[in-house]
Amino acid sequence: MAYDVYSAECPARAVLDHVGDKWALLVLNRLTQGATRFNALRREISGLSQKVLSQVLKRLERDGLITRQVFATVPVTVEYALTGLGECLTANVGPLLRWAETNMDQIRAAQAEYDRRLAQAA
Amino acid sequence: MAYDVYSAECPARAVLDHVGDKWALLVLNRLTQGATRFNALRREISGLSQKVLSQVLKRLERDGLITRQVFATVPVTVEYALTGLGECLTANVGPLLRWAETNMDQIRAAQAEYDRRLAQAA
DNA sequence: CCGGGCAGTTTCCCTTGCGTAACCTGGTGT
DNA sequence: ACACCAGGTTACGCAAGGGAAACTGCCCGG
Repeated sequence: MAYDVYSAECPARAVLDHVGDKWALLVLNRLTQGATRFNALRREISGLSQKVLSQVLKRLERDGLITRQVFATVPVTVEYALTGLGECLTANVGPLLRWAETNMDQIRAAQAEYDRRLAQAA
Repeated sequence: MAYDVYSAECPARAVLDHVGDKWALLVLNRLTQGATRFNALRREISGLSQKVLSQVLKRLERDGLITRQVFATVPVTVEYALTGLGECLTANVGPLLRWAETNMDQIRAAQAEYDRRLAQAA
């Protein structure tokens, strides 16, 4: 293995900074359902502001994970879609999100238990 | 599916906040190699400060993803290990890190290409 | 007695993330 | 002429993130 994520100098750390981004994960995952327009993404991912969305999209495009295609419709529409590289990444992201949805209850229970014990100790 | 990560109100978003954390991902992944002591983690994950490590560990413990076991040795040693829930999560995290290490080169190339075009346009 | 290792906690402080909201461009309906 | 759509960019400002480094407490070896 040429790279080692445990090393601070490893460029893979930079990738991790992008992947370890809540919004990026959600955007990427949403794009697995097909090419999507800017405002559609904004509407569907609740809590995501215009500014942050445009930043995230720019970063993902720069990383070669998504493509930005402009259509000369009226008004102009812009579609974002996964590249091959992006698809290959989302194959790994999807399970993570599904895990989060599936194991929510156990985590909330663990948190409640932890907080209870902490309160008791104090 | 009871939960929907696209909704801002979904508690799974909270989980995503933890999962979408560079340091947490690295710590979790390191623990798949077995129980590890505090300073061992700190040394092995370069760039990770004491403060951040202790914060991350506390959060992961609260989430029920890792256990903290104190041994009455001299000096006292503390071992962190994955719980069943944690193991099940890392099963999804590992591929992500491996993906980052594997596809680094393609991403760097994409970034260089993007920056080149940007410079040309300006 | 001093330094050093373990396992943290705390303080300081600077950078960044991100929500809010206004503004911009360009074309279209009314 | 005016407002409105899409798709952004920019300015503002707070609050959280996280690095550096000092401090605690305990015990060991030299």
